[in-house]
Amino acid sequence: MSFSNVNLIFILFYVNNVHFQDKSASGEDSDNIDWNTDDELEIQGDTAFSSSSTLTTRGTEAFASSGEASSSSGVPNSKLVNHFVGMGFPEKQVLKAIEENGEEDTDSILNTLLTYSTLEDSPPKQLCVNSDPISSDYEENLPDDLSDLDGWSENETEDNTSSLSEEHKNLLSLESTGSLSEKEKMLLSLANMGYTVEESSIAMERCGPEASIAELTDFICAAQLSREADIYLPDDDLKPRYNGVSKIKKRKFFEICKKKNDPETETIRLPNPMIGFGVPSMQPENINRSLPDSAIGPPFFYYENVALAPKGVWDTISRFLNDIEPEFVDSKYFCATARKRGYVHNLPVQNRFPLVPLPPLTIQQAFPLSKRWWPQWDMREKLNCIQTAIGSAKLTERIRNALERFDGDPPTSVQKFILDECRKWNLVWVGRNKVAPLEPDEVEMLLGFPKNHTRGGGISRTDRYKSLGNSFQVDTVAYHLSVLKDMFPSGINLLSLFSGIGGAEVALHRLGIKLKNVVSVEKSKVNRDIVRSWWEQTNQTGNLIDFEDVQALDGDRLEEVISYVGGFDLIIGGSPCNNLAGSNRVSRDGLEGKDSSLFYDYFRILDLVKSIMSRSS
DNA sequence: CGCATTATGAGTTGCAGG
DNA sequence: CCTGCAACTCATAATGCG
Repeated sequence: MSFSNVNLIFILFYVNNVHFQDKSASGEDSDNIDWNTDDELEIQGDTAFSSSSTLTTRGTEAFASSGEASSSSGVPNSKLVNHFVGMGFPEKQVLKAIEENGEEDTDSILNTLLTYSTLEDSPPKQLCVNSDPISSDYEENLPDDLSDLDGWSENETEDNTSSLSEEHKNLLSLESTGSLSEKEKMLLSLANMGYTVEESSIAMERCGPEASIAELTDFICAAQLSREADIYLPDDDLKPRYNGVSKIKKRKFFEICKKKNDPETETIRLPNPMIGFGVPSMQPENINRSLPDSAIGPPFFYYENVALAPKGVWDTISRFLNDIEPEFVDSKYFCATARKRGYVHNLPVQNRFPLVPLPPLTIQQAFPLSKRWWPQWDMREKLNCIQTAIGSAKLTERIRNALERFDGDPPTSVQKFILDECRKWNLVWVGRNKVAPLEPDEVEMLLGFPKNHTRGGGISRTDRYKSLGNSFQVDTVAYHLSVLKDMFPSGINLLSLFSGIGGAEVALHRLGIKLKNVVSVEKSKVNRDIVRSWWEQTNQTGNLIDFEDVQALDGDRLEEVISYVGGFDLIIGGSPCNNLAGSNRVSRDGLEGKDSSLFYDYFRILDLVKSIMSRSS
């Protein structure tokens, strides 16, 4: 009786929800569709912006010392060499870069050196100490080679060792014989993470023999940052004073290492309740949000990852992202499922507004049909975090068998067992004594995506769960991004890293923020297909450009992309969490894990974009 | 090989109660 | 302060099947 009313309301609500999206899309597609734009400007994969080297901004800032001595002889200008060595580059790489680019074009030399340090997993030659001149010919193909690498779940077996440096291979062979010293083990760990043996050695030397992996990677990444900052340093006064800059940077490295060693600085605590700088129904007592000058946009940026990461991870993330205090929010304040996440961003936190229509806030509102089967002793109102795997049929069968031995309510011990399992696997009641995992379309609804967002296009059911489990909760993210609407009435240019199934794009679109140019970087092809399919179905008038590999997005390509779209207004991304998440029993290795270390690429790209944009403005 | 199915704890936090 | 307990977690790998 009252059920039918509730159901009807829900159905109306949900139809309205879907209709809302269609309406917002169809309202702007009537007269200004440019059928050719998308196809012509669409860029698939990494090769479109490849080594064409047609940058117009290049070569305008040559150093004074590089003007003379065009040096037809083979001896490089020692002043020039010292300049780059003073910035922290190994001399061997500097000599090689000069050899390849000549002494005239210092920007190209720097870009080559930057490529060495940012594209690391890479082909053999770049670290071969005894490389012959011929090997440099093949340097041209480096980015394209990288773009052919597929998937990030590769295991490092014999198949891949052919692409490793000689030093790396030596370490691997020594490892198999079990004759590695502590220092060599550390080197191997860093090499497996994609750092060069050379820069790892330097880091170990400077950070001391007892430095942890985290400290060493911090150091290496800080060194990379420093080099990039040197290259794009807008302050011309500092550029000629090589030694001065080098000293400043060196001190900065030590500060980072030192800070890391001090356990007192690892004091980031999760708020209780986990409402960040506020949710629609609640505000913290006092919001003291003060951004350091270095964090002020443009561009705005927004980084996301799991809140319950291993100790020290958020301290490191915060330290790399301008020391901004992370905003920890549980999505249970936005929808019917929990999702504890940390967000580091430089957006204003005043005058936020939620997406409409408001999603159901309880299980009962989200799944009215289940109320009929929901036992009185199951008091859950919110679901737990949606993950990438679902409960097994065997488990639901065990639960059903356990319940059918009783007429009425089971004893409390059985209740506790069932409730524990239901909470662990997010099971809902779908029949008498019957529980079941959520369906993919139900997950889509809970996370704020359009129904069937991930359906079709050749994606398997298993992969739908995986992609959804790795995604944003759209309402939560949209609440934070809502402040952009008034600031950018004509729309934004978006750089979306680790896009997944497009949570950021969907959030902005649902907010009514026009997407002018979207550069989306996502490893998984099915996910890229999902986003493009959504893009076309919502009749977007902007351009969607997608890339596959964040690690292949170097300074050159970013310059090309930025000059093409004219700068980014927002850089958004949640880097891989699988090495941080508690569900991982196998490889919860922290921020230096195989996939989660891609956080440093978010940082690298953010820093590069800021440098490029501040230089060109 | 793609896909579905299944089993596989630890790390961290919060809280009650000494 | 401490201890014990409860709760929760954007997952991985092995297996089998068509």
